[in-house]
Order: sequence, then C-alpha cells, then structure tokens
Amino acid sequence: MIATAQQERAALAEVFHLMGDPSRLSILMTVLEGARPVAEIAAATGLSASLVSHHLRLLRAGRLVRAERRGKQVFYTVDDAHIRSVLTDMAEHVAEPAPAGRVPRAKAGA
Amino acid sequence: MIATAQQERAALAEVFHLMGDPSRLSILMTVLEGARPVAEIAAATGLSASLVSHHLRLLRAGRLVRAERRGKQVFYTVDDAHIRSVLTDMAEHVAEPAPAGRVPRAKAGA
DNA sequence: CCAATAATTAAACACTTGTTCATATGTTTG
DNA sequence: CAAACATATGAACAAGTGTTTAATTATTGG
Repeated sequence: MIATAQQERAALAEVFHLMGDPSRLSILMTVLEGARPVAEIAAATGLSASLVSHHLRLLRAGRLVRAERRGKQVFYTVDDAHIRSVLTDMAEHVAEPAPAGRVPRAKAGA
Repeated sequence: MIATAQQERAALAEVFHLMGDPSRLSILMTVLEGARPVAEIAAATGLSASLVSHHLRLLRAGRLVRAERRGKQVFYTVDDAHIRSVLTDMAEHVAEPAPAGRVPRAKAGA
C-alpha cells in the first residue's frame, strides 16, 4: 500500500495533533520512562483515571503507545523510538532563548 | 527567565499543536524548502491567501516561522533547524507499516 | 457467586479552533 | 493622489475536542 504525499501529511499531522495536547503529552512523557499501569499514569500526571484512559485510547489508535494486560492492570508503553527522539529534539527547540534582535513589531503582539 | 518543567511542557505541546493541523503542516513543509511569499504558499498548498495568513500568524507567534518583507511581498521561512529534523524523524515513524495483528515480539529488551 | 479493584466506555457540556467572507492595512507605480 | 497588488485583520459560524460524571466491562480473591 503506497501512501500518497497527502495521506502521509495527514498521518503526520495526526501524530503531531496527538502530541499537541498537554495532558496527552504528559501521559506520553510518563510512559516514556517505562511500562506503567493506568492508575500510575493518572497519579503521575495528576489526571483522572477516566481521562487518562480516554487519551490512551487515542494514543493507541494513533499507534503512539501499546497496551499490555497484566492481571487486573493494563500497562502502557511508547510504541516507537522515533517519539523519543522527536520529543528530545523538540525540547531543545523550545528551550532555546528567543533570539535577540527580534524586536516585537508594535502590532504583532501575541 | 527560568522555565518550570510544566511551562516547558506547555510550550512543547503548543509547538506540536501548531504542527498538528494539516493546513499548517503543509505551510510549514512549503516554507521548509526556502523563503516563500504568502501568495506562493497559498498556491502551493491550495489554500486561500487569507487562511494562509491566519495560520502564518500563529506559526509566527509560536516562533516556527519568520517573516521578512521584500517590497510588496512578505517572505516566510522556517525559524529553526529542529523543525526540519523533527519532521523528517516523524515522517519515518508514520512511514512504518502498521503492525498487522499485533505480533507479540518476544519482548526483546526493555 | 459476590465483592473489590482496575480500566474502559457513554453521554453531555463548555470551550477551542479552523475556515470563510468581508474589510482594512501596507506598498509600489501611473 | 489614485489605482492595483500583496498581505493582514475582524467577525461569525460550524465542527471538533478535552473534560467530567456516571455507568459498564474485565479480572482477581474470598
């Protein structure tokens, strides 16, 4: 199955969209440290178990995390290694100080 | 100003959120090839000039693109190199074939 | 089987966001 | 200045999204 450029772009956007939510990003960064059950993810992120489960479903559908049941609990892990490098790469980006000399043009307020 | 971990995560999510829209992603990939005026971006992406301008404002606010006026036109460029590596990195991720039937991969490593 | 724990799901709501259409701002040229 | 071109902005609307609360489905243990 050969994906068109447009389809690939849509898939790419979908992945970024999944990472573009603070809650989901927290969840991702939590499971990035190793397999974790839902309750533990909820505790680590400060989110409700229900909300975590909702987001995990989306992340699972987008193939960013993988689920594995172990008894009553379900452990989640990051499904791919690219996620890790993307996150670290992007973390560098946002960590960079705003380049000096960029004078905010009076009107271009944010 | 020293950013807290929470603030950094929010900033990170914001950047991903900006990349998580198909239209904006198209715009980004267009200006990734070099400085382009708005009209050309609009033509290349198939979006209206107005819509492109709207999105460019957001991308500019998020410091993902930079604007430079040259006569009547305003040329846009990607503001950072990380964007490029993140995009190529992620493109690899989505290019990977979806694991059929979720084969239990003998739990190597981890 | 019943209770208890863990996770998922459903419905509903507030809120954000992408898009369009119309209008305004800025810039060059006659 | 006025006209033409390029970009930006404002308002309004439809659609999507994150979150909460409540109910439901596994799974283990008495």
